[in-house]
Amino acid sequence: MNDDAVFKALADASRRQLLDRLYERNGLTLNALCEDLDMSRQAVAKHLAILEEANLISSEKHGRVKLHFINAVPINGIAERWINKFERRHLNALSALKKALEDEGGQ
Amino acid sequence: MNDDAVFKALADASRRQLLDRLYERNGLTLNALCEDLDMSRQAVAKHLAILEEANLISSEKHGRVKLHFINAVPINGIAERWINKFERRHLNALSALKKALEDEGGQ
DNA sequence: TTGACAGGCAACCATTTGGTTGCTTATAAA
DNA sequence: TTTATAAGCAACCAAATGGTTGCCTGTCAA
Repeated sequence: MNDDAVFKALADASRRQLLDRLYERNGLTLNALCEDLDMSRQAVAKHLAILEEANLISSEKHGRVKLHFINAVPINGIAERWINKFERRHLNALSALKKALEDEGGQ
Repeated sequence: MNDDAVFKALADASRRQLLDRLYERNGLTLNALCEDLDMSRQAVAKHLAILEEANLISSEKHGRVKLHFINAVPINGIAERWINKFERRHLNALSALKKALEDEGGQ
């Protein structure tokens, strides 16, 4: 729940791109994430480490491959605690609705 | 509307703190923003320049003082375009409600 | 009109960041 | 049991970042 790490992790376009890739297809390997990324594998690995440190992704090792999964919790946390602040007028109604949707929809 | 500039601007804790100060009291001068910030005036000025570059604040010069105003638009833009992506399940309902509230409440 | 005060400009500095290359380790397949 | 493949480790590098100090400019008030 370290806001600073999350903001710093999101500050880099390459890392946001990695998140995008994982968003559209979750559970990719390091090598898969490298494809057409115009960056060395090691550079990507570093970015992934930063994202994982910020808890924006998690990973599982299966044999010699490592799968990467996006984690929406910190990003939603920031949206909740920080960004929505700037639309306080709507916050109450919005979070009430969200809660209702979550309660109703499960997860 | 440059996402990258906004993310980069938000990546620094001092800058987020400055936005916090402007959020709780808008229209502060540079010197006012410096108070108990344990940083030189010039450092603060640089941060403000970065925030202004990212369109997160605007400023007006009145005589020899310069007033700084927070601008929620880019932050809401990011929340809309990027962050809500990670809660797509709710997006439709949420944005519909937002729109309704805005139409109803005026700006 | 002359201080005092708000802010701007520019040079400089240490550290962090984003990237590289080269080599090693571990697992899967021939 | 080799060999190829996925990933990790470490050293290194240039550029960006966050900060400093010193001095300049412009405006208000005594």
